[in-house]
Amino acid sequence: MTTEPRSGRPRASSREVLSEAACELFLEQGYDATSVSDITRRAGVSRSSFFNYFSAKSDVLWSGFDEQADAGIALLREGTPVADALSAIGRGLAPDALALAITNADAMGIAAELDRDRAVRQFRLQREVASRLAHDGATPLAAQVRAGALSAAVLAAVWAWADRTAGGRSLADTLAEALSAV
Amino acid sequence: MTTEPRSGRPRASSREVLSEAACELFLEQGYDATSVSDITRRAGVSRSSFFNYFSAKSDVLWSGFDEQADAGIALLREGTPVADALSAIGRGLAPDALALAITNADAMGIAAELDRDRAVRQFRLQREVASRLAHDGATPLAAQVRAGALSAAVLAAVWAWADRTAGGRSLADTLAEALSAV
DNA sequence: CCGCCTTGTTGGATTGCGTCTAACAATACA
DNA sequence: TGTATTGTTAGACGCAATCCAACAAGGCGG
Repeated sequence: MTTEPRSGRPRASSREVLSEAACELFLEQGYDATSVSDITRRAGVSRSSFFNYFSAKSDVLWSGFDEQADAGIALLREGTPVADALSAIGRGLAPDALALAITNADAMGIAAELDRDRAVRQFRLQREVASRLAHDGATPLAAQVRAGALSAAVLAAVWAWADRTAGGRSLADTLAEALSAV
Repeated sequence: MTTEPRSGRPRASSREVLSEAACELFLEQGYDATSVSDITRRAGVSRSSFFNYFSAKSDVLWSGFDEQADAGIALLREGTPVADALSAIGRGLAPDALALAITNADAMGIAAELDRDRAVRQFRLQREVASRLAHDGATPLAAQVRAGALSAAVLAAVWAWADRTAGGRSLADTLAEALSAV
């Protein structure tokens, strides 16, 4: 996806490696008790490097989702129908650190943090969707409301999928159902 | 509202005083450039005291809204109809630090912070409303979606009201319109 | 083989939030 | 005049996040 550079020093780590190290530690010690230094120490890089990969400690769980959200938002801005763009977010999503954090939120002591970050992601989607709906002629207020429903549907579907206490339906199906509920 | 204690040292400040000091400084220097120490210095109390009044720097803008949200959530839990409980949030809201921050977001350099905090408040409402809707028999997914629309309506109405570039309609009217759009 | 460019890593310093604790101050009340 | 209660304060602490200058490691053209 992102173009590979032709020269320069090769990376000593990756988002995936750091993400896995972080998840292990979160399960062992909890989120709060795990410092960024802990994560980088286990991953074998320096603390400074962490912020070359993520912009914040909490982002370590969300980089997969954020990539898909970025793609979906790009589609939105290009004019793709709203429902299609939002479905695309779910299509590209794989079980990763986020899904693991959702199912093990209690063990990680991460519920509050997860709520906060989920809220931020949902609102980001809402803003983009509302902008699109308003551009398509909706009242500003109505656009916000409808966008609120749509973005809530996306995040709720992700949660239902990750935290599959009930039979493991696919994310695409769950997302389709959630969007159709709008 | 909250019962006054009969004994003990009287408070040396108040949320309002701190909130006003903070707003002044945010307008003068911007949000990021204003430290908690700056706020308490202007308000004439020590830095330690700040956290007796607010649990975080950003809460200095939201205490008015949070009070109303708490009241609305309490109504929700008591069984008040959802639309009534949400309308009540708007009924008790006065033009305060939050409204000022919304209209002067650029001058304060506070847009990102405001987005974050708005997202958190909206999601808190969404959770409570969804819980109520699910309790009333809705599918979990459908409850989340509808709650997403309703909570988005509340926050959108507050924004439209605070940022009254258009004719100054009352918050109650704006909120009623937003809720009816669901 | 040698400089050069580019990208990435590293350590160290800095700032400020948020937490905590122990000591102290001011009030009501018995 | 004590005593309980409530609030204030200074100080220290841990940690997230930013910034910077120095260094490392690759490709590439001479």
